Amino acid sequence: MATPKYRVIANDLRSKIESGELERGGQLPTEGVLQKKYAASRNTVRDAMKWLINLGLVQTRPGQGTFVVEEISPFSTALTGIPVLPEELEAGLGGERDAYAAEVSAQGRDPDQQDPTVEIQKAIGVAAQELQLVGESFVVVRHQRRYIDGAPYSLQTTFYPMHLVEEGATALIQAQDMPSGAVRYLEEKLGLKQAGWIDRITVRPPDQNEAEFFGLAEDGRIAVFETFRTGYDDALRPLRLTVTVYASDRNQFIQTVGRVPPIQTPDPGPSGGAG
Amino acid sequence: MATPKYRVIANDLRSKIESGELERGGQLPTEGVLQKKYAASRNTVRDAMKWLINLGLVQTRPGQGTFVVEEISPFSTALTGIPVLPEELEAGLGGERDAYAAEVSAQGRDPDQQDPTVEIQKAIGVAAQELQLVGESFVVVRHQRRYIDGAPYSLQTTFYPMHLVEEGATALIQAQDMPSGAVRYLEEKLGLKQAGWIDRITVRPPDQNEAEFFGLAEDGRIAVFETFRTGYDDALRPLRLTVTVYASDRNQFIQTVGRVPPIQTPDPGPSGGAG
DNA sequence: GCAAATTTGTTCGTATGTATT
DNA sequence: CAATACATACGAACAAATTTG
Repeated sequence: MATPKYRVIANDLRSKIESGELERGGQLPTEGVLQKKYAASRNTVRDAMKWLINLGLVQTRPGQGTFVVEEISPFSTALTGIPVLPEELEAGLGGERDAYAAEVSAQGRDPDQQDPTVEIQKAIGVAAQELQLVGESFVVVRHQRRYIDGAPYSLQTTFYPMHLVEEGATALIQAQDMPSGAVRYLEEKLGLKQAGWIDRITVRPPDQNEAEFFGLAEDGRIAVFETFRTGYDDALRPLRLTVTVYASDRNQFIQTVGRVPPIQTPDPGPSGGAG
Repeated sequence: MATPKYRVIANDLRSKIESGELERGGQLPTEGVLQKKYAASRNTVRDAMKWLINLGLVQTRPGQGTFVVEEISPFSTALTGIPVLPEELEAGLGGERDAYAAEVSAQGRDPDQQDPTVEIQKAIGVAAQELQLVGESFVVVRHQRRYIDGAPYSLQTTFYPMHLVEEGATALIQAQDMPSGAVRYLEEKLGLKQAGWIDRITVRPPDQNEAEFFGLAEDGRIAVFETFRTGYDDALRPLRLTVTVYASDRNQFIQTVGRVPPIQTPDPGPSGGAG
């Protein structure tokens, strides 16, 4: 058998979905109907369904049926202020707190975040690496859950070297929102200005916490964005590491360089094909 | 039954993988062994395996067995030159051709790309939208496949408004590499300087072409990054749209703002948890 | 509100095909 | 060639979720 039967069925349905013969949000024939149509057993039809589910083309609802997935209008997150000007850099831009609320509001949505949880941990993994901590070092870890219009938006974790607290930035270990942003606080308190930062964007499957928070299918089908932002002071010493996780099916990142027209919330649509 | 048996099996194996009891690259017990161990039928054991495959934790090799997946060291692609300085913007930076070769070489790897294929198409979808073309407009479409160390790296498609060709930029419709970059060519030929651009980064399942090119599993388990870069001239008119697709399991994006230390190829490692 | 019908989810058994050792 | 291990395919039964009557 050249191509397995379940793949033949899946490919046939796939082309009907992509051609529009089966509408977005529309229902597929039930398993029973497909069995007769393709002269296949129920298990084989179900294997075809699983394939389409993995491709992100359909979803099943027990007791109801199988449906073509609807398009999600993604939320746009700016990697940098729009646009990045030297004056802004001078001002020590790069705090996520203000940027978040401003950006969400600008897109006509309602930002919300809970009070952070704060822990002190031994520095390990990326935190130790990015903050250049060696030996027995400790970090202040601030977690925060963010919502937009009441729906989960991001999980953010920021790591600060513990020595910042010892040097006087004691608010870092208090489980309270920092309305003006931690970056600004560090500048006011310790005179540490964030001179720049490095962003790293990756994609990976969600862990169980993340799947639950974002309401993603537990099977890890939908990946999450993970961004790492390491901020540096004037002496190019790392100030903080912020790790933010977003669901990849409803978010996109925007960034501008130089002079550009005003940004309008974009509609993804068909790409026209890079293949 | 609270949790299905296949999920119980999968969760048990998952914890053994995440705890390190089962090593990276190591082999899992065969289906037959797992049947006896969990007192389950072969199909149920296989359902557990499918779950772990979807989570990206294991892979199966017919005739050999099931193995814990190995970590992939990601390649880093810079969204912007490092760092972005006003002088660079003045120079009309933003051509992908030079940036690609320079960046790959900088990471000690060998860049390679084939001659582009060139088509002329009616402007539809994102191309029409981003290039602000209305009615019956046409675009020059240049496809390019890029490789690093011989391995597939990216699929790039750039759309130029057809009127640029009519105004004299005839090299755009020739299926040849443009060593100095199309952006520079447009400046030399038509005096059109790219004053800035907007990047948009999204993630989605691969289509069949992409899965084949990147050697991804056909089941769409591994997503692809899709970046949209729209370049604008001095008058803020769109010059071009470049759509680039990368495999998400072996690539990450880096971007710097302000003053930062020299970038070293980062090792992702465990995040320390944003959950 | 309840019962029946419909639809997908889980589990077992079995047989045969294909890839690798 | 034989043994091993995963892949495909069929049939059957019961469970769980949802809609319908």
